[in-house]
Amino acid sequence: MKNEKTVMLHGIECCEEQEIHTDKVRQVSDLMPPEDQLYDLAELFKAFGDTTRIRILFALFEADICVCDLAELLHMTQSAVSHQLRLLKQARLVNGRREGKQIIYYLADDHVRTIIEKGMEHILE
Amino acid sequence: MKNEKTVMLHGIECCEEQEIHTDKVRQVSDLMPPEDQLYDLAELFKAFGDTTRIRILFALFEADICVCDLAELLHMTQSAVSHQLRLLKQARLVNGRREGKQIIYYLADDHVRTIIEKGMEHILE
DNA sequence: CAAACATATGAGCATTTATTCACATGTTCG
DNA sequence: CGAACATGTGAATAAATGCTCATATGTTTG
Repeated sequence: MKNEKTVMLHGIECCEEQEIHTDKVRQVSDLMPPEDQLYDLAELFKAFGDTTRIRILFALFEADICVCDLAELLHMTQSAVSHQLRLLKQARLVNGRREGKQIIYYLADDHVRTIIEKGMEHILE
Repeated sequence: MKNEKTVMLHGIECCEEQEIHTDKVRQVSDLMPPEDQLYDLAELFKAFGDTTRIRILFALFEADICVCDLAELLHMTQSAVSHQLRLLKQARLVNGRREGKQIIYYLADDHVRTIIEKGMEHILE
C-alpha cells in the first residue's frame, strides 16, 4: 500500500504527467518575488500578528506614549511591553525618542496605519 | 533594593503620580477597539506571518492552483501545503473549489492583494 | 465495486515565541 | 556623587506553531 508512494515525495511526480500543470508551475514560479523579500514580508506581518503588539500600535494611533503608560494601559508588566516594543522597533513600525527619564514611543510611518486599516476592513468585511 | 518594588506591579503606580498621564491613559483606553476585534486582527496578520503562506498567496496572485501544483512550486510536501491552506482558509484569505479530483485554490478577495501590497511598500520603503 | 488519484487531518516532534524574573543601563536631582 | 526613577535585556519556562508521517476522506475510472 506504500510501495510506489515514494514517487510522491515533494509532489514532483504528482498530477499525473500533465505538462500543462508543469508549465503553469514554471510560469508562476518565474513571477515569484525573490526569497529575501518573501522572508522580510513574513517577518513584517509577524510583527502585526500578536494581540499585545496590535494593542500597542492602536494606542500609538492616538498618542505618543511612554513605556510605563503603555504598561498601565495594557495592564501588563513594563518588561513585557519593553520586549514587544523592541520587536516593533526591529520591524521599523515604531520609534522611540528620549524625553528626560522617559522614552516616548511613536509610530514610525503611515504604512502602519494603512496596513492595519486594510486588515480591519477585512475582518469587518 | 526590592522592598517597595511591589508597587510597580503592572505599572499601576508608575510615572509618579502625574495625573496628566493617568488622564492620557484613560483617554487612549477609551479609544481602543473592542477586545475581539483586536484579537481577530492579530489572527489575520498571523496568517500573513509565515514564509510558506506568503509564498502560497503570491502564487495565487498569478493563477488559481491546485494543492499538488502548489506543493511542486514550493518544493514542499502536499501535506504541509494542505495544512497551511487550511489556516489561510480559516483566515478567509483563500477559498477552494472542487474540479474533478482536484481542489483549486484561489484568493478570497482583493483585501489580500491590498494588504500584501502595503506590506511590500513598507519593506521596500 | 475496486483501484488509483487528490486532498485533508490527527498525533508527534522540534522550533519559535510571549511572558516573567532578576538585574543592567541610563537619566535626573538633591 | 548617590539615590530614585524609567527603560532595556538575558535566561528560563510554558504555550503556540510548522512540518512529517501515517492514514482517512472523497472523486474518478475501469
